[in-house]
This record gives sequence, C-alpha cells and structure tokens, in this order.
Amino acid sequence: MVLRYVLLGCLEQPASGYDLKAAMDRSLSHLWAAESSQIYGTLRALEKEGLLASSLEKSEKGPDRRVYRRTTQGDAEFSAWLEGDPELSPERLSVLSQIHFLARERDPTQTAALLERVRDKFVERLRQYQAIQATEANRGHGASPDHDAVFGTLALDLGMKTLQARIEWCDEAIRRLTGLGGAEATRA
Amino acid sequence: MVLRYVLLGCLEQPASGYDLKAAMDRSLSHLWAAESSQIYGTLRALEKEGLLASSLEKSEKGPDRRVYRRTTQGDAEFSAWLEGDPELSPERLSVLSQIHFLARERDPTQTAALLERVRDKFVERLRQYQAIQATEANRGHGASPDHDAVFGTLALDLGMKTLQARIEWCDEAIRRLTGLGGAEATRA
DNA sequence: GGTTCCATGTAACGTGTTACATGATTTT
DNA sequence: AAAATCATGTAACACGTTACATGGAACC
Repeated sequence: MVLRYVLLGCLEQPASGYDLKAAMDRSLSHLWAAESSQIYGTLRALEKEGLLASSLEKSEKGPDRRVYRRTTQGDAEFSAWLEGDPELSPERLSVLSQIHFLARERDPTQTAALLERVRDKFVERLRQYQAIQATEANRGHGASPDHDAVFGTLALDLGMKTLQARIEWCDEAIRRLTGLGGAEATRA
Repeated sequence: MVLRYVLLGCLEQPASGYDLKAAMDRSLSHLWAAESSQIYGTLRALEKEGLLASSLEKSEKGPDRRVYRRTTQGDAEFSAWLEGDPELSPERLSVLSQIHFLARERDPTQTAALLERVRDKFVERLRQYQAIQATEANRGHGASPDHDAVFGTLALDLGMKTLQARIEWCDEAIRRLTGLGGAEATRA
C-alpha cells in the first residue's frame, strides 16, 4: 500500500520502471527501497487500475522502454493519499524476543552480553546514517536550497534520533542487568 | 524466522496451538503477535522439520487438542538461536514517504499539519504503553520478583523511549517548518 | 568475442493478514 | 434452542525478497 504511492509520487515526470528503480536507489533508498521485480509488477497493477498509462518508446541505448505517466485518476488518487490520514505501521523489533527468552533461560551476564551486541549494531547503523548525512550535506549547497536541504535530512534525523534512544535503552538495560548480577538486585 | 523461535520458546511446557495463541495474546502481545492460522501452520512446519512432536489428547471441554512438545533437536535449535547473532530488521516508517511528497508538492503549513497528526498518533500510542505499564506494575508485586518484573518492562521501555524520540523529532520538524513559512527561512 | 550496462520481466518462496469453515461442548 | 467458548484448520490475498531468464546495444 505504500510503494504504489511512492511510485505515483515519483511519476511527476514520465519514467520507465528502470528509471524509477534508479531514482529510488539514488535518493529514496533510506526512505523506501524496492526491487525491480516489485516495481515492474506494481506499475503494471497501477496501469490496470487506470492510475497510470504507458507507451513503448525507443531507447537510445538498449531495448525499448515502457514509459509510464500518471493519468488524471492517478493524480487524484495520489492527492487523496497525500492529504489522507497518516498510518503508523505496527512496530515489532524481533530482537526483543531473543532478549526476552535469553533473560528467562540464561543468567543476566549472558543477557547483558547480548544487549552489548545489539548496542553495537545500533551504533554501527547510526554511523552509517551519519556518513550519509555528511555526503548529503556536501552535495546540497548549490542545488535546491529549501526543499531538499530540509527534507533530505528530516528522514535521516528521525532515524538517528530513534537509534540514539535505542542505544540509551541498551545502556540502561545493561546497567540494570549487571547490577542484578553483581549486587543481588538494588531494589525490585 | 522469528515466530518459529517464539513458539519454540513458549514450548518449555507442552501446549496446543490454542494455548499458545492465548499465551501470546496475554503476555507477549507487544513483543510478537500472531494469528491462529499462522501459529497452526508454523507448528505443523516445525513438526515436519523434527523440532516439535505432537500427539492428540482428549480435552475436558471441546474437541481433541493437538499438543506439541519440543524434541531434543528442537531444544538444540532453540538454544542455537538464543545464543546466535541478534538481527536488526530494516526499519521503514511508511509515513516518511507521505511527509516527503507532501513537502515537495504542498506548502510548509500543510506539511506541519501532517506532522501534527503524526505526532498525535505517536502520543496516543505512548499513552497506551503507559497504560499497559501501569497494569503490569499492579499485577507484578507478588508473582515473580526479578525476571518478569524486570523484563516485562524492558520491551515497554524500549517502545516508550522510541516514541518519545519520535515525538521530539516531530516537534523539531514542526518548529523548522513553521519557521520557514513565517519568516522566510532562518538561514539555508 | 566478452563484458558491461540497459531494460523488462517470470517463478518461487517467505511472512503475515483476513475471512471463513467446521464441529464439539458448555452456558444461558 | 441459541450463544459463547474451545479447537483446528483452509483459502485467498498482500507485500516483499531472491534468483533467474531474456535480449539488445555499447565498449574494449
């Protein structure tokens, strides 16, 4: 239900599935990623529904391209989505299950060790985000001053804030666990 | 790849699919939820792989129950998962796409309004978590002092910290946007 | 002639949801 | 007799990933 609208949104200008895949890999990858197979399938579905129309065009290099463009119906449906209710996907962080069962079946030291590893992964991901942010800051000083500069970083900011909160959570949990293991529980 | 291990983990004591569904709804719902159909299917798959064995047993009320128990192989595989590498599922918050395109196609005021609505949803979810935390604190003062008391709240704490971070992000983004709309951008 | 890039797809699988079917037993 | 609860499932769909197939055109 989301890729549909991402594709519609990317189709302000007519484009082929190949173009869209490339565009998404380039500038939307940390927002929404998709494989070619899924993109092509979704485009066909959108055309069948009447939100897109396509035509075959000769390519300068390579085989013919199927170029999609939004129909008026497509414009309308995209607008409706834009202004519609924001939907929050349910969160499930799978690693919590592992922590839960490990804490039940093993001693606090092992759970703390697992939490350290989880923490490391969060930190690593945070560093990746910081690296992306650094490169985006570099290329974005002559291009588009307001929009891209503000919103390119918005998604990254959210990711980073989320990660920082989770890293802090790991730290606190580890503190509580090593406290339990070393000194017979502080209170509880 | 996760429900498998949640079920294995819940099967310290033999239980039927129905029992497991009930147990998960009761105490693991904010960790990992699953529908009956999926649980029954996964149980059959696990039996086929040799990690579980089942037998039909008469029920006091209702039809016969298929009761599953872990095999030695099941024990081994569950242990391996417990001690294995923690996996972080890739995050994609679908609402970011909506924000992205709205910001591109509409004025900052509308984007700020969307962010307010997103914020409201985060706040509502946070309140739900707080309510759960309150009820869990009440029922958990005679039962199991260390384990459940500490780990029942761990997952909730993470959820709440994550939500708080996201609420702050909304606030900051709204501030930036209304700044842009009102006073011609502070810098950039 | 081989590699790389362009371009579009198919098939199979994995995970999860929704809706429904079936039938027993217990409660009202 | 009807409704609720116990208990197990099937079928269809939705979304997404992985792996592979096909073939042209360009570059070395």
